Amino acid sequence: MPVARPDSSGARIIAHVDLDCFYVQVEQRKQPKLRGLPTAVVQYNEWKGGGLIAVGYEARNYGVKRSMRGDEAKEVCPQIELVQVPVARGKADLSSYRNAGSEVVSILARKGRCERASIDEVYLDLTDAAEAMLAQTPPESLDEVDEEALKSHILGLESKDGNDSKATVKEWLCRCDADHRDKLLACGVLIVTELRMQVLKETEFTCSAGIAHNKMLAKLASGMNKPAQQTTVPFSSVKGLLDSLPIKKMKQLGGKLGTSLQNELGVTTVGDLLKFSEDKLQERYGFNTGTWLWNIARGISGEEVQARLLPKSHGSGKSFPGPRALKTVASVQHWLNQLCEELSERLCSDLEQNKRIAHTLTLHASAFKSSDSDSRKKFPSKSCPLRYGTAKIQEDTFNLFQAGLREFLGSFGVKTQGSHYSGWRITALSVSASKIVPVLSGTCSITKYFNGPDKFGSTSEQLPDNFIDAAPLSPSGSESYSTLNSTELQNELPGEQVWIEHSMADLGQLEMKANTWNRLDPSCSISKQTSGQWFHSGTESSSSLDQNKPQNRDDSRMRSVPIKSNQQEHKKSALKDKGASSILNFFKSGDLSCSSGNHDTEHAETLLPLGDCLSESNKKQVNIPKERLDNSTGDCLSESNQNQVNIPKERLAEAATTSTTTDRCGSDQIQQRSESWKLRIEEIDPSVIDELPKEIQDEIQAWLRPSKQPHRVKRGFTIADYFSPSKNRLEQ
DNA sequence: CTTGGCCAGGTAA
DNA sequence: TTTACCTGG
Ligand SMILES: Nc1ccn([C@H]2C[C@H](O)[C@@H](COP(=O)(O)OP(=O)(O)OP(=O)(O)O)O2)c(=O)n1
Repeated sequence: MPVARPDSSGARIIAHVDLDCFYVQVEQRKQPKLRGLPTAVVQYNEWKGGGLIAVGYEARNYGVKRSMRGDEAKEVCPQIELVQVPVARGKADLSSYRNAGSEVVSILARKGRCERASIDEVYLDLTDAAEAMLAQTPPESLDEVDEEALKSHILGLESKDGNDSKATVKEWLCRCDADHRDKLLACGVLIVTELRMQVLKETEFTCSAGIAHNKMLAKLASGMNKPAQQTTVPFSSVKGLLDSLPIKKMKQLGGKLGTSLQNELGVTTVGDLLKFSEDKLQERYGFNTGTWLWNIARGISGEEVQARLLPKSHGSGKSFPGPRALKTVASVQHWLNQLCEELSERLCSDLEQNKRIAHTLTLHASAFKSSDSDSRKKFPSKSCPLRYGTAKIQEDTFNLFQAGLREFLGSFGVKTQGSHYSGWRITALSVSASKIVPVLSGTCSITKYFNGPDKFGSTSEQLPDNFIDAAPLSPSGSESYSTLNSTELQNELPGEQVWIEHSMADLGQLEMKANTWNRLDPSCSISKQTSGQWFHSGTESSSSLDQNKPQNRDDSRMRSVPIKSNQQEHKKSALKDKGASSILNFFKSGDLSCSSGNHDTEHAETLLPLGDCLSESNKKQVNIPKERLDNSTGDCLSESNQNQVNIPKERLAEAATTSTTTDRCGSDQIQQRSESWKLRIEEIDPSVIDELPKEIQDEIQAWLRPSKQPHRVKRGFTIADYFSPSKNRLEQ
């Protein structure tokens, strides 16, 4: 359910950017002869020509629709070019699209806080950039406006033929008697024009964009004029827009909730919602959703653009429809192994390129019972701590499946296990990795100790942007914004036969640089090659706390609800996941043993396929600009701050003085990094701590102290916890 | 279950 | 916390 959040006061400038028929563009770039031809991307063309998942604009003119079969598309448009989704391990492989999406994100993140909303969409908070432009080079001062910007659409701007003429647009953009909001919006239009041109120049992809004062309106705007166009929604045209907007067109109302609004309340347009009181909406749809509905009817949406460039989870799945449903444990295991291989590969890339580790492994399956016809029981999802290494993931996943199967079958159906008549059918399997956090960061003494005293000077290497700045696309091509220099790594891989050694070298970079690890485990011999790049300064963490602050731009019209804090969850997960997913245990466990040989080589097969990840050549390099996140506004969300026990206070103070000159990384990354501190600390074997210098022991104790305090405030509460007496009664 | 597949993010209990 | 469900690309 949507949750209302405080709207900002002083107008924000928010953009939503959406690539046009994205997968089709990716395939047309790969195969330029397809440009201009009616084209669609299809997966699995064996059966009825496969299913379309993306349709180019030329083909749309023939009535070709997504979710048509390839055969249907051919009927409607015989000359259509159908490009198949790549297949690997017997399943669709979406990596080329993920990588292309990353290219775009790295460009769009240049002018303000950027949130990856999907594989081909981002939100941008351009408020600061727009304010800066307005102060320095306001549109009204320009002699000439870029031709491309003049093609913008300004909702509500009356012009002949319903077509915004360039002269009219220029006049609107450069009006000196416009109010502040509209002037900022005009700046946003110019900035987004530049960004879109840059995307086209660097990636050959066209995109469409919406520019407005919040995410909801920006998203609506981006869809108004496609492809390769942009639209802005001035404040003055919001009411008119929502009054006539069909309720189901609003994000989050395209499903059951929207249908219920239509059927139960007789609502047809978003504007119709204005007729209902907040109480009434809450009564019917719950507290949070009621408030959210009340707000969106008025064009109010205070949701912040989250600074997050990377996905929060990775998943790999496959369905087995109809006659292909899996009937035996062996076939299930085979497919789970394939899915786990892919997942492990992607986790490996994420680790290498983004220095992130996932902590939770989850198995989802769909099943039915062939015997007892309509037992409506669902196959239960199961999760467990994630242990790195393909074989570990496969083993753990299979155990999750077996646990789920036992539960699914319940007390009966057990008799026929080995035979053909298993009594159950699996129609879908998927395995995913979540709770992904950056591996250690910071400039504390423990880090310096591990790094050696001389590694970091005052260069940009220790600045926060180091984490995601200047990122080459990874050699494996997976999503990455890290600093890891891929060409260096490739140079480390002269021949195939040494890939295991080099994998081990790469693994050695995990968490501890080589000499660090040697201190903790003398049996391990590791290359020091790129170790200096593993650690990041503490100022990045602290300074970017800034981004979590509400911007004191609250809209007084807005009805707000308490915001749930996630900090508590982070603490708990840090405590609970202790063990299996720890990097230290990761190294200590046999399957990722170091090369110097104490460990059995039977584990070789379980090594992460880092060699594979590195084997492909790097084609393009796209950098993230240094000024990327320079637009944060000051202090930190009180909610976050109060539970942000992981970062020592003195470093917060230190950061406050340096934050204006340093680049910032995303607040989500900050949060995650803070958690990773905690994980590190709590996962470190006490006996290891004892061997460290006194200075470091003290620091560790200092870190641990706040997290061991009892909760000061009840956080992480839900609205129900807070307001529902029935729930409390239930618990007695 | 009986072919729209393969994801990803979010809320609620 | 994990799990179910919803919504979207
Ligand atoms: N049910 C869906 C919807 C989308 N996609 C993929 C393919 C699309 O190319 C990409 C982006 O989705 P969009 O909804 O943005 O649609 P397109 O980019 O294809 O077209 P448009 O130009 O209308 O945005 O996500 C998918 O695999 N399955």
